[in-house]
Amino acid sequence: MTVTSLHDPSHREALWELEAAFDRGDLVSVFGRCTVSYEGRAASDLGTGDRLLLLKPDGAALVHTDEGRQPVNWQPPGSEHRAAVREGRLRVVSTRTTPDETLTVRFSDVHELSAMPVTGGRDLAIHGTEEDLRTRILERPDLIESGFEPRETERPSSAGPMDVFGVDADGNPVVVELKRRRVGPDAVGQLARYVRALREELGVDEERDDPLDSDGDDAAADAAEIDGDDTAADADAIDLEVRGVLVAPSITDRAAERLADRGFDHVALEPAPEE
Amino acid sequence: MTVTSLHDPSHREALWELEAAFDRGDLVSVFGRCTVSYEGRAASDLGTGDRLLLLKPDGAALVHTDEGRQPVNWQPPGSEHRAAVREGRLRVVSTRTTPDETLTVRFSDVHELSAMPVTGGRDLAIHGTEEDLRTRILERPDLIESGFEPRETERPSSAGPMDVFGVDADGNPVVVELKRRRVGPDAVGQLARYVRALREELGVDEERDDPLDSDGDDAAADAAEIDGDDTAADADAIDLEVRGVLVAPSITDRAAERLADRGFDHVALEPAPEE
DNA sequence: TGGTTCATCTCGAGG
DNA sequence: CCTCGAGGTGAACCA
Repeated sequence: MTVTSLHDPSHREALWELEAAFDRGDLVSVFGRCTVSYEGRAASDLGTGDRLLLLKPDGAALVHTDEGRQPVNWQPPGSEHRAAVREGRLRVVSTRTTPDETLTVRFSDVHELSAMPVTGGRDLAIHGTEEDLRTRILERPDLIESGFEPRETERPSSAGPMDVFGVDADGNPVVVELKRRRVGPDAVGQLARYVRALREELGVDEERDDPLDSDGDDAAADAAEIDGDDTAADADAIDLEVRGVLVAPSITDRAAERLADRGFDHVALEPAPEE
Repeated sequence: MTVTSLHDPSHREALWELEAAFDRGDLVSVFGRCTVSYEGRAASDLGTGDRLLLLKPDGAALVHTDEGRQPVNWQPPGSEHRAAVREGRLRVVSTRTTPDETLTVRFSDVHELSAMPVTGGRDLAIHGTEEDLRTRILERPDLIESGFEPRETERPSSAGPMDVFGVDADGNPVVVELKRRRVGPDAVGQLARYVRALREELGVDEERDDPLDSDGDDAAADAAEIDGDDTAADADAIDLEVRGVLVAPSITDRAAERLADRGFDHVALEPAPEE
């Protein structure tokens, strides 16, 4: 474990160490007084100030100030770092293509430069994700509703893959959209696209009336069908209906409105059982 | 400008310097062998490895490996950092509330610890944003279409503020949604919500048929009206129609389909004139 | 490569 | 505080 660190190096010294560190594949941190400019998907300029520049061996570059989780400027992994001394300043340039982007950091003073060999240990085990939520539902489908049977996950459709596809107790197709946390109206739109795609695919025309303008009376009909015994299922067998279920811990008021408009249901569920 | 740097400090030395740096409001970087665990909105664990921990005076904490633009673990600004020596390890804990989240980094070895006073220079001037796109359109409304007149920006609606609201040459209300880069179907959904909200607000029932199911014949009618001379505008004056225009450099095929379904238009435009 | 969606998204504005 | 939408979103996955 060899950490190289230079205090107030000259630009020449800093340049040497930078290039040596690039060759070693070290993670480099440069702290100093600098300006930053970016040109690519957008363009930006940042005036003089003391900032920390991180240069990763995978090509990522991060400029951090004293505030914020996000770097004030950056370059994505896959970029190429180069350094030079120009006009009395240490210039670090990070470039990449597709899209063409360039980040330029010009140091008038380097206060400290460190090179660190960062090895392994990148395997992060994370829990409480949307995937956990899906697993939970597949193991206990009754959490959606009594009689629900999952049939497929990531089922393809013309609107993209739906999270969970299944059937309810009456045999109606059910599209389930999963969200690991509280959601807004966008999630309802997403669910609606899947339902719509499936209706088209199955040839369910929903008697041509507007699913957007439906006031929930379809949902009421569903409830009646579910509550009623299946002996009543005479002509309904052909006239099946595609239902939409949004699973999320909670939803915003606007999302609830849109859900009701579409005649969809909300099931309150967390990615993991509450402790 | 006083940068403090410790090479292979003892845990006690590191602890002292950490707390002094917290008091000074310095940006602290700790490079060493550690494990990381997080518990909050989700939960995660990261095994032993050499990583760089950044602790910002605003409460942000970042754990970086040798790869990726993103920190492998982090804590947002507003958190509180604390350090202690426990069980022969240097333990750094960063906590915050709403939501309750805790990041714990346990160092078995500290290879290097630096404390840096990062001052000012956070004002980033960025160009090529959606705001630039709006400015460009307000200065040259004909870029949308001939005869377009912007009336309001950020016009409120029940679906949220629409980017630009105006009228076309025939007096039809036009909702313009701006995107600074290539967009997918979600943007069409957003535009549709604004148009729908405006139709409801203006009492334009669109003869009760489904805007989702419209196959673009409305758009054809529009074109006829625009192309035709206005002498033909007899009964149309009362029956005005709310139009939707999506402004973006380009759109995906699926987005184009959804645009056509709704009878909306796409205008190809960049945030800034191409050089 | 592009298309689509998730994310401990982050961040800022507005009610 | 919540809600909403932008972002140089980033990152994963799949066709």
